[in-house]
Amino acid sequence: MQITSRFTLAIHTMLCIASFSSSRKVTSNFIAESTNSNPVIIRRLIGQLKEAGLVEVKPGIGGATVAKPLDEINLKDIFNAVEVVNDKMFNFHDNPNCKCPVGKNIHTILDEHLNDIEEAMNNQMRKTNLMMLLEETKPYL
Amino acid sequence: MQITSRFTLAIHTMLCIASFSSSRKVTSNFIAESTNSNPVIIRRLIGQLKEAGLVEVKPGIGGATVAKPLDEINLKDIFNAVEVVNDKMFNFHDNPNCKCPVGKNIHTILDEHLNDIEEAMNNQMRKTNLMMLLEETKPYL
DNA sequence: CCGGTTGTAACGTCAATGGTTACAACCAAA
DNA sequence: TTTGGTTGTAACCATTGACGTTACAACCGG
Repeated sequence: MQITSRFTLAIHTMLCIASFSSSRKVTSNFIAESTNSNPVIIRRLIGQLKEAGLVEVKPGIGGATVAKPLDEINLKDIFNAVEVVNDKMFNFHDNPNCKCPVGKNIHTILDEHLNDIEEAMNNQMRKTNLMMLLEETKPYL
Repeated sequence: MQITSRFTLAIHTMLCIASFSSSRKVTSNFIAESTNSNPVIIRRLIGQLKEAGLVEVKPGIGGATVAKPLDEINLKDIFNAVEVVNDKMFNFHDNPNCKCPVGKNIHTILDEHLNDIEEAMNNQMRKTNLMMLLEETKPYL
């Protein structure tokens, strides 16, 4: 099991926009070069980030900017924007046998525990925001 | 992003073995029926659980049993056994541009935070063991 | 009007998952 | 010793999703 590279790619993208949008026009091409990716990939990604209200894009002229204060954008926001978690993160096998006492109740019993796991992950994600990451980048600039 | 159904399938399998192995022979066929899956899928799964030291299987005669006290097997143990997490859970995009200050340091900066997220998830998984799950099943038996 | 950019559709490739059939190896019981 | 039920695996196949690429209409400032 692996979580898509789209997540780290999106964080990287947000950091690029946050770092450079004040001094230059940040285009999908520019970000694609920094991330060693493809302009179209980045545009699709930015499309998702835009829809989540995290960035703003100028069509035509080009260039993206961050749409919120950096300390109000955390990793969970980015995760939500770009990773499609279809309802729940944990997948269930379909139609367990109702005649088996375990199969009959597995869903009821596990759901709570799986939610707890998901929630633990979410809480930890919320603890890191873009402001913090940018601060950590500064020593290297 | 979804975590494979193999995880919940493995938990279901472990619960079946724990519940029934004292009263009947628990074969891959039996579990496949309870989980609405396929005997071969179950055998491969049990192979992984066996390798992790969680179950024992009698070849030839057939039937699986739990290899450890139930309160010493937690969800993280099962997760480790069946979900192949290739090094880290979070995938990085390859070769970010070294000439970009963000691209150059993204890995260093993010790694710690991503590890924290993974660890939060792992810790929560360790809090639930098979004994607890089995207790929760009992009211329904 | 032109050049650079975004948004998106339409493909292609690749890997992983889940499923299935088939069969050798194994072992207990008849 | 044979038989029957079982495990362990190999060999496929179908489906899905991620990622990449080309192509092109729509957009907008100079």
